[in-house]
Amino acid sequence: MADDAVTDRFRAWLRERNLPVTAPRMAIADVLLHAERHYSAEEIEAELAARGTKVGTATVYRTIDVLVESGLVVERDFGEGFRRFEPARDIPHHEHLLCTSCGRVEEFRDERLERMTTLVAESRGFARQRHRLVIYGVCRDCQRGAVT
Amino acid sequence: MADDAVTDRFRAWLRERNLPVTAPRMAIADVLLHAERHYSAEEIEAELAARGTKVGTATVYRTIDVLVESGLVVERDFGEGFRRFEPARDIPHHEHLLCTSCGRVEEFRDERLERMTTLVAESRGFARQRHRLVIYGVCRDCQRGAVT
DNA sequence: ATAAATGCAAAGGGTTTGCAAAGGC
DNA sequence: GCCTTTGCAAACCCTTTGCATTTAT
Repeated sequence: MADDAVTDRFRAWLRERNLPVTAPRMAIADVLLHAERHYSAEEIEAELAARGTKVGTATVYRTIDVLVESGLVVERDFGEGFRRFEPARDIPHHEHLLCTSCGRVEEFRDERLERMTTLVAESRGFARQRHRLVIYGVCRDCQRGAVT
Repeated sequence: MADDAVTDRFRAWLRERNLPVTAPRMAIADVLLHAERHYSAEEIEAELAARGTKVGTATVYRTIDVLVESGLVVERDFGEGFRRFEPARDIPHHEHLLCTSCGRVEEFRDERLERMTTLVAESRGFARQRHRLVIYGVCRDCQRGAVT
């Protein structure tokens, strides 16, 4: 299951650079590139362990670095004290909505935000590189008193 | 220099709760409540050391907690791997512009953002609590090739 | 006198690094 | 075979905690 379109792109990226295509690397890529949610490094390791593939923590972090460098994965920081990662989809940029009760993360886009941040940066003499917006709130389910 | 309007408010807050007004506490409050920039815990400790007042790291963190609890200081997370703190001014809410080259932080307000984030949250069924926007870029000085 | 704060050092969580062994090309 | 990656453990950074001692009230 580690040889479809997405993982192939990673394999190709490695090959182009004459970097070894190893089993741990592809296993990590398989998890992360197909992720439907935002994984932490620890969760990736746990997911692999659950699949019977044990990889060292250092390798997980080092492979994430490679994946980020390849542009196939992007890093997120929701202020939880650790980082999360998600596959870089075709969405040019999106913001996050985080439930402070259950931790669920939803995504949304807003074109205006892109323009606004560029304008604000320019008005201050900054060359804008990127921005990060996280809205914290309580999701519908948690408002109903469910979930932890 | 630790007995002006701001530090007095902290002193009063402590007294109301029968909490000891100690020298280390007031020294930390003096630095943080008059800060013109966003201090990290380490920087506060260094600033105090530079003033000849040595306080333990744990005390810095514990006092910051108290200051945050008092509402006189607010915590910021710019994704640097550590937290920064600033005095809670009268500004209801403001966003941050961070220079990725020299680390300088500028602030700005944008009323629209408040409304926008509320609308987005509601449209997803979230009860909005707060939001955090950081724009990353390179400041004018750093664009000129100066600074590190 | 009493309750709380201090300092130190040790522990903690997330992440990185050094190095010998393993593995891709 | 050469060069990179791996795994492990130790180191790292920021932050918290345990505990005996000092301090404010």
